[in-house]
Amino acid sequence: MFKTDREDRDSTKRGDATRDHILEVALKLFRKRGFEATTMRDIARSAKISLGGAYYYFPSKEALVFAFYDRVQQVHREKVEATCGGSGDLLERVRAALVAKLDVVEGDRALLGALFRFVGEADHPLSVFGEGARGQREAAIAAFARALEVSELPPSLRDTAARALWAAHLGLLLHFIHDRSAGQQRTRRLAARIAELFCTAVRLASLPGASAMLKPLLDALAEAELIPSSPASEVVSP
Amino acid sequence: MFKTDREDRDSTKRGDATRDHILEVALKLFRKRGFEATTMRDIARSAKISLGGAYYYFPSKEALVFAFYDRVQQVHREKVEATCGGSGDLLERVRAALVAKLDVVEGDRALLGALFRFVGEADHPLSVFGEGARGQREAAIAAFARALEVSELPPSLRDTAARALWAAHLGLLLHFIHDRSAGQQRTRRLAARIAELFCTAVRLASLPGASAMLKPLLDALAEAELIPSSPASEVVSP
DNA sequence: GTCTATATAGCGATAGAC
DNA sequence: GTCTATCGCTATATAGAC
Repeated sequence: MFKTDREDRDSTKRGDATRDHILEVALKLFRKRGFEATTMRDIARSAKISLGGAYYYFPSKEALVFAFYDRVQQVHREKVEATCGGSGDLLERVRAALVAKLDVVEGDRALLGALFRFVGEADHPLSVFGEGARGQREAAIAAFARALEVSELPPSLRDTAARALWAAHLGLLLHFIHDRSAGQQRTRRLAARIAELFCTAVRLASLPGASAMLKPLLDALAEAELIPSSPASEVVSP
Repeated sequence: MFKTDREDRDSTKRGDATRDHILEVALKLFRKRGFEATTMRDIARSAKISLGGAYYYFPSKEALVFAFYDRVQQVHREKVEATCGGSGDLLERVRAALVAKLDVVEGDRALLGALFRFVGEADHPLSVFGEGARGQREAAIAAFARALEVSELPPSLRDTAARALWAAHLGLLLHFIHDRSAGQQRTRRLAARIAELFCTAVRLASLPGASAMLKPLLDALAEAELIPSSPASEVVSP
């Protein structure tokens, strides 16, 4: 009993450590030589592990990037949590949430590209919009929902708003990747603008008087069912 | 002289025919088995050409998809031209332009995914946002600009508006790819909503009175310099 | 369960002969 | 312009050590 327990814990620990080690080494190589130029053989060699061993932990090269994004997500959530404790102002919180994401991935812009590789392939397990990435997606959305907790929006709209903000943040990341301005200042300014625009929309949506003008926007968001949290019930026709 | 000319013309014609034939065969295979599952060897075999021969005409598998999109673009432009002749109503024209794109790519949703494969890789020649795809990108934007010719926007804003509409249309295409509703009716309704939303924004932007509210939107668009038409002058810092 | 070692399939892409 | 031959790669499979 004791033995088994300890063995389990030890082996689990050892497994986790190896996994972490492979990820660490892979990220180092990705940063140094880029994602494309780094091969699984390079990673295995640098991590002093066999090729099969690397694939034992990460079924594909892109899976490493998604593991990296898990870390990004965690750090981002912590940053959002910190700023949300400090401010009750919606604009400030939204802006901080967006900028925080940029801060976290700064220096890994080349890696981000791999995150979007399967964005257009509906059934791929690593598609940002797909079923396989639901967990990560919902976690990322939840971070933005946290920032929206001080908004006057009704709960139903709040969820939609968080998803819209998440979608906008994807666009922001794409802009970040392609941004060649010094320090990506352009994207940072854009983040501030998006936050302002978003808050304007939220304010208008809260005011029943001006809601007529916002109707198309709300309809569009409802129509899109922006990345529904539960699997779609409808299926493609036979 | 005559001989050379004729030889040139013949070989060019033959070359074009071969190219067309390869593309035709490739699209047929892509539609039947999907982009991923279809190999360049399959394509070469089906087209009765060697593997190297296929690569002589198309430097990569994705290049075939971009050649396909060239056709899409051309048909789309014609459709937009046709509806623009018929209607002077902005909303109608924008809606028609968006829906026309969906109509053109309907049935090739699986192919569209490959179009987004390098969306996150800044320097890749086949990135939708990159330098290599500028020609195709500008052509696609021009089609939307055509629909906006009846708007009351000042010329500077009109270009920005066309680019914004193009960007929105990219999102629409992504939604289209992932849309599992019957006949992708959801995406079609979304297209209508986007058109309404867009026209509302245009109307507000034209009214100097309400422009204060639209300020963040305009600033955001200017800030993004949504896919500038000329190469960026700024370069990454050393 | 963790990991090595090795072999293999099949792929995208390229080089160089013709 | 077309071919054959080949490269290096991702990914899988297998058999076994610990």
